[in-house]
Order: sequence, then C-alpha cells, then structure tokens
Amino acid sequence: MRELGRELGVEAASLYNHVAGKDDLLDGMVELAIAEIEVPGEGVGWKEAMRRRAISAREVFARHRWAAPLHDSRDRTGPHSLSYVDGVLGVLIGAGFSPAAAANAFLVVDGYIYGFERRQSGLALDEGATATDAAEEVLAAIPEGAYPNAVRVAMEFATTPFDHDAAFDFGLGLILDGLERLLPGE
Amino acid sequence: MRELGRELGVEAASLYNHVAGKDDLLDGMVELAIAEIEVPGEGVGWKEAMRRRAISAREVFARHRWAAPLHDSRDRTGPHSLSYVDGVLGVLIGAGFSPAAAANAFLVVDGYIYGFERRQSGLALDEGATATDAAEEVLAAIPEGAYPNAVRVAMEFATTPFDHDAAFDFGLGLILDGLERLLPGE
DNA sequence: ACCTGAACACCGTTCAAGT
DNA sequence: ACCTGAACACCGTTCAAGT
Repeated sequence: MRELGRELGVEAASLYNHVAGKDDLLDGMVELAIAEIEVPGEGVGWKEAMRRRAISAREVFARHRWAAPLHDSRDRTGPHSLSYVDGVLGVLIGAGFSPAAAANAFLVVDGYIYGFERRQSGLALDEGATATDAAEEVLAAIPEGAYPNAVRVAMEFATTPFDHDAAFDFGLGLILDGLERLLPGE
Repeated sequence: MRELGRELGVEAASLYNHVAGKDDLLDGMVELAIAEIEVPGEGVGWKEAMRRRAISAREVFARHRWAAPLHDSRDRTGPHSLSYVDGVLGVLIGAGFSPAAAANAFLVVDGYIYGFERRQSGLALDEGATATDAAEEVLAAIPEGAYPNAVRVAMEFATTPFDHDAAFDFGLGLILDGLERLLPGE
C-alpha cells in the first residue's frame, strides 16, 4: 500500500478513498488478468478452442507472473472469472459433454494449466536458467551417486535444451486426446 | 515468528538460535511434507506406482493444507524433494520412457496433482461446502440469464453431489492412459 | 549454549483534520 | 470529495545483556 502510494505520488492512506483495502485491490488485479484470457467460441472445433484457450492462459500468466499464484490464494470469484468458467463449460457442453463431464474436463485441463508452470522449478527447469546452468546446479548439489535418475535427466538437458512450450503442448495434447475418446462417436 | 514463539513458550528472538530465519523454517516444513509422500518402487507396475504416488501426494496435501501453496512459492530444492523427483523419474525410466520423455511425463502428472486442488474453487466446489451451498452461492451471485453454462453445471451438482476423489481419479486415469499409449508396444 | 528485552525498520489500516 | 499526518497494532530480525 505504501509503495503503491509512492508510485502514484500520494500517501498510502489516500488509497482507502478508492479501494476497500489490500484484499479488494488484489481481487481486482486477478479479475483484470483473467479477463485477458481469450476463450474462442463458435467457429472452431471444441478441441481447437480448448487448445487456444490453454495457450492464451499460459501466455497471460507468463506476462503477469503474479497472476496465477495470486489467483490460487484467493477464492472470491468476480464476474470475469465467472464468464471465463462459463465460456469454457459452454465449449465443452457444446461439444457433447454432459454438464458433469464438462466440469470434470474443465478441472483436468485447468488444473494442468495452473500446475504445469510451477512444477517446472521442481525439475530445476526455470525459464531463466539455461539448460547447462540447470544441469550444473543439480549436479553440484548432489553428494555421491545419489539421485541417479535426476542426474541422468539433468545431463540429458545439458546437451538437448528443454523446450517449455513443446513440453506444455505435449501434456495438453495428451489430455485433449484423452477427453476426445470419451465423446460418443459421431 | 512471534506466534510460534508463544506456542513454544519462548520469546520470538530465541528462535534465531535454532533457525536461520523464517524462510529457512518454511523450507524445512515443505521438505518434511514432501518426505511424507510415498513413491512405490519395485514390485508394482509403473502405472500403479504412478497412481499410488499421485493419491499419496493428494492425501498429504489434504492433511497439510499449507504445504502445496507453500511449496509453489519457494524454489529451494532440499534432499527430500530431490529424492521424490528422482524416485518418480526412476519409475518412468524403468517403464521404458526416455529421460526426456520421463521429464515430460513427470511434469504432466505432477502439474495435474498440484493444479487440481486449487482449481476447484474456480468452480465453487470447495470441499467444505455442500453441493447445495455451492449451487446457491453461484446462483445468488448471478444477475439475469448470464452465465448459463455455469448455472447449468451448478444445478447439476445441486442434485448429484460432486465427488472430488472420483473427479481426481478421472483425470489421473486419463493422463496415465495417455502416457501408456506413448510406450513402444511390448 | 541458549534466552530475554528492547529496539529497528517495516507492514495495513483508521481517523481527525484539513482543502 | 479527496488528501494528509499521525497514530495504532502488527510484522521479522538484530543485538547487547544476562544465565
């Protein structure tokens, strides 16, 4: 609050004339970020719509790195979040999924989108570091011949750089193909 | 720190004789939580091992509700985290995945585990609330005939309660089946 | 070796007082 | 209607002083 006030050339206390409090402010920021995710509607197949939506979400969360963790930590659902959920469910129901199946499918795809980013650090594969950096970091922290599999994977990525976009698309395609198999044949 | 000190019957300042600081403490807590996740090794098929591991992780994060978000927010990787990653990669490599494919598969499954829990709030499907509560909450917040799909799904869950475990298992099975299809036939 | 008390630099928030 | 200054109750952390 104090820092935001400084940035705006105003005292921290003045902010409370425009916002209810810090929580209110953070909720609003999340809403604005969610609003940037595009959910293709008519005109494209459900699979293509889901793929574009996922890539758009990933792009938005990459642009606003604070958004995904912030979204997770709050549970207030604003109008933009609701219409985002509504749009995705609409695509799935339109494709032939029952309402219950659409909810399940939404959770699988959305869970993946949100979970993918943050699990990369577990593999020491953060975007910032080069593959060699990551490999060295892992190898340096290891005592003896412990963690043989992690070492092997790290060495693999020392020679062949890890492609984040390709990895994300790999899992996304796998999930969408799995969902397609659930639809009654046409 | 002050609250923890109170709980231990000690002044907050005294804690710094045992811990480097708050960050150090939180890193240690995450490590202990991760250590509770069981990664089955030999003796079971890779698919069964992955499924048990996922269910164990979900159970641990349900028992320690602070663990998953805390794990996400820090990037230090301790020995337990490393051996967790190593164990999972070992199962996958042992199943016939290449090191690179194992890393991809790890990210898909692990991303799903971490993402699933927190996306439920987006559907107003939190464990605490009954299905009827959730439906009422969603319906009450809606102006006109807006969000028709979300309303339809909410009404569905008002009659048929949402089964979190089944939903998690649904997505997990879908992902594991997808991974199995990538393995060379035997 | 471990604890305490006091202090430091920081928070978010409130509120009377100004314009 | 909006801003300010001062204050409040809180943080994590440091450090000299005690035992």
